[in-house]
Amino acid sequence: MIDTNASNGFNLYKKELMSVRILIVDDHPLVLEGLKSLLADAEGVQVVGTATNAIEAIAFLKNNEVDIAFLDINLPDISGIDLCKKVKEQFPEVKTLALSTFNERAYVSRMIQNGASGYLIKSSGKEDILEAITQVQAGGYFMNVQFDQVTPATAPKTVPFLTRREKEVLVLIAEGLTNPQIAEQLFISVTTVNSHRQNLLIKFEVSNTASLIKLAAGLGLI
Amino acid sequence: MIDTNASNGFNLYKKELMSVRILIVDDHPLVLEGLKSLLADAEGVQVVGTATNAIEAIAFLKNNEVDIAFLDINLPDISGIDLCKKVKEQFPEVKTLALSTFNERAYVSRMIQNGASGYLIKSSGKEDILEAITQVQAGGYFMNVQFDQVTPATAPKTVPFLTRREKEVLVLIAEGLTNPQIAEQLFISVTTVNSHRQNLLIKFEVSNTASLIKLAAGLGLI
DNA sequence: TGAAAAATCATGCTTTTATAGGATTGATCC
DNA sequence: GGATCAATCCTATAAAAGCATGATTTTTCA
Repeated sequence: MIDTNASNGFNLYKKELMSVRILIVDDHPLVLEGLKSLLADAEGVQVVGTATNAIEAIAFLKNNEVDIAFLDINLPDISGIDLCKKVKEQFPEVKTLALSTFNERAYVSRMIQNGASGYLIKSSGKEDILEAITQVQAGGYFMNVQFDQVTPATAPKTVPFLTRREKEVLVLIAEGLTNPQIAEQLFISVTTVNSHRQNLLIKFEVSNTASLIKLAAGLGLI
Repeated sequence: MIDTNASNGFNLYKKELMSVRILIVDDHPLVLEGLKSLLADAEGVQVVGTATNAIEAIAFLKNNEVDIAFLDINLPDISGIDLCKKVKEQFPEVKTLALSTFNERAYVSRMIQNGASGYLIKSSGKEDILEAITQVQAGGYFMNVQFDQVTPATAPKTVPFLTRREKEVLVLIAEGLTNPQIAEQLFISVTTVNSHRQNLLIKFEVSNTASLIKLAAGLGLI
């Protein structure tokens, strides 16, 4: 359900002129509530809407003016990473700020690659969040990740870019299908499946299925 | 049952007599803030403390009286599942309520097994949360999971009980080691490693490594 | 419209897993 | 003190995955 404080092209609430209009996209009401609560008493900041999935988020952006969209990395329908890309394509003037549980280099680079202006881990404090808004609104970038909890040795430097087919194969592998079964499912030959599989191993910089699935699971790809 | 509202002879904070004293353990300030905010205006409920990891949580419980502890499943140091067990061992009078992002049968049964009185998914609304507190404080159980997003066909009914050796092998498999490499690492024969591996497949009710790792990753085992 | 990327398929070989069917030694628990 | 379970080891075979080295055909897009 979309929470519309502002809707239909014009803004009903002009209590704070010049305030930064913020849309929060997260499927956890607690996080929504927490952010709203933290931003409620902040000067020059106004949460104009919230959404719990990508569809709602896009719908809201179509009908409302938003300066900064906070995007959760893990959403029920599509990943925040993909949503970020969509948002920047359809609403290039909207700045995006990634919200994530994880402090991982891989996520960050991928989000930035997709046009995000910043990256906030959910364990950020109020100061960080306000600082991020200020920076981003001013056209800058913000990220407070430290990468202290070093990414495991098996982790790739970035989230590999996967093709449509590779994603499909990856999902089917994770579901426990063997190459012959995947081939049957996708109406392609076993050797083709195997090619995609090898490409996945190369892109993830691993040497077997176990590592592949572990990484992909950790990245929320499956 | 200990009457915790009247213990120690006197109560330092009598602002709200009979109020349920709550400790929230979650490593995300946003979630903490969200919950506090949601509970702030609720009658008969008082958030007496928050902790962002298991150590802090245990320390707080040693020095304070708490009726219900909200435990996040994913904590930085140990898993909420293990923390739940510890809490029930050391402070049996404290009721625990699991907080999780996931709507998974496996987590629930594991938490209940470890003494939790309830299970709340983070996408719960205010009503659910208050209802949970009421139920649990009255000595009952609460859980609002629906398992609607049906657990994948490959999911086991419960988190399988793994032996020490099986856990070790599982972790090494996930790290990408092959049977010969694991054997070398653990100073046992390849056939033994293979036995443990087969037992893992049987316990998780899967037929290959990919499914195994996906499940184990989803359950936070690796 | 041409280059680049993706998807398709192939052969041959090696290594690893999966599956089946065992057996033996300790430890733990009623 | 017998039962149970964990951990160890074994043989043997089939299936699958991993690795190398290709090639052809679509698609995409600048």
